[in-house]
Amino acid sequence: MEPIDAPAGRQQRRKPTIRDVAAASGVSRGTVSRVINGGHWVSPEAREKVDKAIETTGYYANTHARSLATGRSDSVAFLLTEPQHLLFADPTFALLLRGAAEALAARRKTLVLLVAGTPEERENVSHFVGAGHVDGVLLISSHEKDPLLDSLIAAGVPTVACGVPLGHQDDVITVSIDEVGSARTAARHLAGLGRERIAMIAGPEDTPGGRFRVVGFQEELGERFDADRVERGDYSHESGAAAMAALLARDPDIDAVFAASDRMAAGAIATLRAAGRSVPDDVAVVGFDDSGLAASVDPPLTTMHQPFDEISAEMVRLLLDAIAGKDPASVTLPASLVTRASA
Amino acid sequence: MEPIDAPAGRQQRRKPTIRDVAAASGVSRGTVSRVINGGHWVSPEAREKVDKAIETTGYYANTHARSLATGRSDSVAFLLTEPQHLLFADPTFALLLRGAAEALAARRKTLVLLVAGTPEERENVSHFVGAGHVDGVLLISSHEKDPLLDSLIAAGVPTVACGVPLGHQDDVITVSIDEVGSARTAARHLAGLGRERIAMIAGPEDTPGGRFRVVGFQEELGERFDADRVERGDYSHESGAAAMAALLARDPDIDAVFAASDRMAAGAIATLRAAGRSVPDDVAVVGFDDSGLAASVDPPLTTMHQPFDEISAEMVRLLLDAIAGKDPASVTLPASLVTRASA
DNA sequence: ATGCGGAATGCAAGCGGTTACAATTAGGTC
DNA sequence: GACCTAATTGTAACCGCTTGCATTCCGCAT
Repeated sequence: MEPIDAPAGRQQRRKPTIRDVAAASGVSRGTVSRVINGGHWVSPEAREKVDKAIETTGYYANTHARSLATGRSDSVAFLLTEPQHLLFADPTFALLLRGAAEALAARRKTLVLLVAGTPEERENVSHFVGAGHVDGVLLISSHEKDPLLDSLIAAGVPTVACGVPLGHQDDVITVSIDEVGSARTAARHLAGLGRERIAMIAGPEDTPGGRFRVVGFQEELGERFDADRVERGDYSHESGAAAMAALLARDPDIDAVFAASDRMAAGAIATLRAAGRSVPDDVAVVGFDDSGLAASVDPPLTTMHQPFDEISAEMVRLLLDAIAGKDPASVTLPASLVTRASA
Repeated sequence: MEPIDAPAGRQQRRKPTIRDVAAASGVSRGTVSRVINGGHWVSPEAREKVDKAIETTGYYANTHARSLATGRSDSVAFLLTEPQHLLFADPTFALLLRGAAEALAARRKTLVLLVAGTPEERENVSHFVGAGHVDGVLLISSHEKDPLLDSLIAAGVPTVACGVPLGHQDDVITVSIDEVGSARTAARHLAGLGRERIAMIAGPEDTPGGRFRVVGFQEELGERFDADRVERGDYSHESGAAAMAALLARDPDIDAVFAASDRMAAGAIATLRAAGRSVPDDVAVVGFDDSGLAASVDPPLTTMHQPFDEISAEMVRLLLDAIAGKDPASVTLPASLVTRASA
């Protein structure tokens, strides 16, 4: 029972292989393969015949076979190492993912989503990546000293991280924004508005954003910096609200706040409103990220714009370079102030 | 120059293959393969020897080779068919993605992210999926008559859609919530609060959510339903704000609004606040989705909770069943009201 | 003893490509 | 016309794993 001509509908005819194309164009499989892979060392006539045969047969290369033969997979992992709920609640993650998906699709690479939250997942991911099922990894994690990162490095898997994982400054390629500089910009903006008692809601100390934005903030404020006016959150709305409450309790006369994420800024605004302060009149607020959230908060947030599209595009570019054997240098991108109503 | 014992560091030793395991355990490759795939038809002693050899060699199966031999890929596509900016701005997408990633990882399947926004991307995706590079597709798209869906169906690729794509009720497996019922629940809640002039901000007419939630809303309100108090948005914040403004212009005395997404509800609240109405005192607002946003809006949203975890888990379950050749039936899940401060 | 059925295992033919190498051909050069 | 080079193409050996089939080895009923 030849399935080739099975009654229509049920079993679709066997997919055309490189043999079929070779037969249809009267050349050998080797030549077809050469045409597919750039057409070098192939005569124009042969190339044309093959192209036509590919067209008529509807041939499409089998990636598994190709991967088996070449050792490449033409796919890249987008690896999340935070507990899932944290990352997926963060709008910036979607932005990064979108950019990466776009950039990879343009280069005809496949994006495999990997989540390494639980220890078990980490173990599986480590195996999966170590086994070479992907050519490289886009690492989305900013926390300090990630053992998973260590294992990736040890396994020699090309990796590009987003943000500079603390403790890995030198042994991994990274794409990050100028944390210190952008924090300075935010602080300068607030100071330029004539605000005197400027507070900050920072991120976790074990993340680069949490650490270096405080540094920039302090640098810019100089003498006027007051460590009592710095609280830390975990980038979430609730933590921003809580931090703002703590700040207010300590100094009711605060007239400006720089939050290290838009979500914390939104939380802070909620607390301020509840405390009877108006934004931006009583207290000016600057956020960070310029995620989708920023424009829809009331009042719309003045915030530091992170160029997520560029970040992800750069990550992809560097990763593909690394996979190709080049040794690309890390990249730092600037963030820019977007002025809306909150400050 | 045997690379096997290359100087440490540079070239990591060749990965162990099934041959190495076979050699190490003194059985044939076939037997090793059988052990790996469930261990049927293998004696306990052989199995033990093989297991031990796998352990000591650090063997890990090559998925490409396996896929080539079996014709399966053990991977599934998470396919987005909306223009990217829409989907990635939507917090519900991240929730769905998270659930799918989790459920798939638990079944040891790989999640491949595919975006089919532009015509070119659609073409590529169609090829990619049609070529059998994934075993099935989780389709995230609710718009009417998607030609991509047609091509998937035509190609015979197992597909599970989220929501009931209009015009495809019968030819594709779906997981959806009870749109009509949940809209009724929302409307009933508002009516139960004693509100009399209840408006609705609906979604696009070519999405099931956009169509059937209005149906439920109307059914529940019965006589009191007034078509003039229905506006449509596209689920975004801005569209919600605009719709609310239109509604208010038409009837300033509206005392309740049911929005078909949390984002539109948040937009509506912004408009209401700007118009001097208080929420929920002057106008009660009910949203839809219970996305992360809901709790952080001011006031926190009363909303219809979509069980995203269940939805994605069911999608995965049905898809894997379909891939396994079963013929699973579509599923409809209930949404439940979550009461917070806005209504 | 002989024959039989089933469990366990080995054997080897693919799966669909890539690519090193050999073979063939054409174009010059002396 | 012999000889060399370079361009093109064919050949076939893998890549690592699965699986149908043949084979071997049992225990046990005839």
